[in-house]
Amino acid sequence: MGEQKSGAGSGAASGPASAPGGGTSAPGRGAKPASDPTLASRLFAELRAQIISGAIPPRQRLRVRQLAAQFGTGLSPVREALNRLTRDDLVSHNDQRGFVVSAVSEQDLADMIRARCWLNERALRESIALGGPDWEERLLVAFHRLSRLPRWADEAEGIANPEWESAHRAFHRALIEACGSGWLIGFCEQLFDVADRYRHIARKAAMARVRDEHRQIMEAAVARDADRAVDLLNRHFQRTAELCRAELQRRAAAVAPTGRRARRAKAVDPAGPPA
Amino acid sequence: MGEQKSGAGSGAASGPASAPGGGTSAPGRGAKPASDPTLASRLFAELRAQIISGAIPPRQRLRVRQLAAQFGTGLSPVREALNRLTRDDLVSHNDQRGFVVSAVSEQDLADMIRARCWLNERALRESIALGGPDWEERLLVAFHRLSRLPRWADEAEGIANPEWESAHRAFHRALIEACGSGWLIGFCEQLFDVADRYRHIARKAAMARVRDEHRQIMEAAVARDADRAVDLLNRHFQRTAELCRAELQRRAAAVAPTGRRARRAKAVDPAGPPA
DNA sequence: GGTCAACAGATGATCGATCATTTTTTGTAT
DNA sequence: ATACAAAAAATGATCGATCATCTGTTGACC
Repeated sequence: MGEQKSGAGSGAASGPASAPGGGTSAPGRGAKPASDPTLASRLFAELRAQIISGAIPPRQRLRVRQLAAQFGTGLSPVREALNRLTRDDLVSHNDQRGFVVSAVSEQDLADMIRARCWLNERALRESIALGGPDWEERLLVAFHRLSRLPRWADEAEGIANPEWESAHRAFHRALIEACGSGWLIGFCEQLFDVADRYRHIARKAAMARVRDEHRQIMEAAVARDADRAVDLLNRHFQRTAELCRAELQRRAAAVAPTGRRARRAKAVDPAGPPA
Repeated sequence: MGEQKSGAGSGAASGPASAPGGGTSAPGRGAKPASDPTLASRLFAELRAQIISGAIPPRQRLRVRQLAAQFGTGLSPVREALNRLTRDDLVSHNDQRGFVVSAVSEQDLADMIRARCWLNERALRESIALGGPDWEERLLVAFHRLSRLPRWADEAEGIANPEWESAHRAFHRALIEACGSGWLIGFCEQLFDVADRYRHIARKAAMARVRDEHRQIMEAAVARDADRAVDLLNRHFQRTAELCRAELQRRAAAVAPTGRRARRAKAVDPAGPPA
């Protein structure tokens, strides 16, 4: 006896797929009959991807009827998918009050990152202690696959590259895979997903902020309000500089330790970019 | 902002409740209108309790129609409850193949216990480091409540005392509550539930084994098969003795360390009774 | 003006029927 | 007897209708 853990499936998000019309277009390859999974499972995967990617923002109410209409299905599969999503704390549910995309907060972020550090530390130490040559190889492969993929599908638009996301997950998993504890791995992956969501949301917010700044500057300029326009532009440059400064500090910190031994694991600043 | 974690509710299992007729019998106390929770939530709680207590054994298939009939409800609430149960890994699900109570295995037990030790260690250390006087007090209270409750509702029959179970959970939670990480606490509680299930299952199996041994001895005696009867009886005594021996060793070990310092946390034998 | 209550619309929860797939049974040929 | 295949039964998945509850609005009253 032994099989357990249906293993949340995770991995590759399907395409947009929102339009019900879909069907027979693009017969390109053999196009296996597909649709293996049940309708509820597809909805689950789709919603999960959208929530993690930030396409559906935190606090967003998930109305069953609306989603059913949007995906062109009945109510049951939606409800089922929603229920499954609560498993990973991506969605929360209140009796008689429906489903909501879980909120994010600075507090929760700090908590989550701390837990993530703890669990991954344990898992990584065990992995290093127990992992054999095969584990090393898998890790190298995972790293290689990750490093040759472009980070963004569209850098300017901040559209993530799904393949990179997938490889990123695979890399982190490969790190801890030899720890020998399915439970621990499961927890780590759950935290990975949540961290991923924060990452995407932050990115999204940053992009939106930049766009908004551009708009404000433009408006002030068109309105011939020189003072305001200049002020906004200056702030805009400042903010950009701050981002660069943070990055430079990071690089400097990476170079400096040449003198001393670079050991000393110590707790890393949890405020840093989750990666 | 901050509310998250719908918080699995856990706690007190309602009565058998299988009969739909139920209703107005035993108006004993005020009998508040109750039924606060949604139907699905009640099924969830009931099934969860039954699975953890071992009333529904591992590998048991959970057929939607059957459960619906048993509880006198429609299919939807059952399905919903089942889906929510997969959250805690108490139930697993395969597309088109329905729900099953998660299997148990020696391997999974070892894995789970190890993870449980790791996570609780971290949580406990943090709790001790961060917990204030209020935490201490709550812990003392939790311990006191637990220690004055009878372990069994019926020792001979091995029927657990629900209040004890509840206080037990509360005690373990109180221990780590001050660790400041909701995520970590959540994981620990999930593992608590799974460990609880193992505990109950083991107890149940032990009781069944004893009963079976009695029956076999009786049958051999009635059949006038002296050799077999005596052999069975001897083994029976041996087994009982082994249980006592294990207990005595535990007590001896607890007394011995008077000489040396009793520090040295070290890894505890995971095979011991999870408590 | 503000507060509360009745109302209406929206939304969640539940039901029973129906479709699709899996599992079991039954029958037949080797 | 065994193995395979078709048919039957069981079971999971999905649907749309319906009931219950919640939310926001309107309007009377203080």
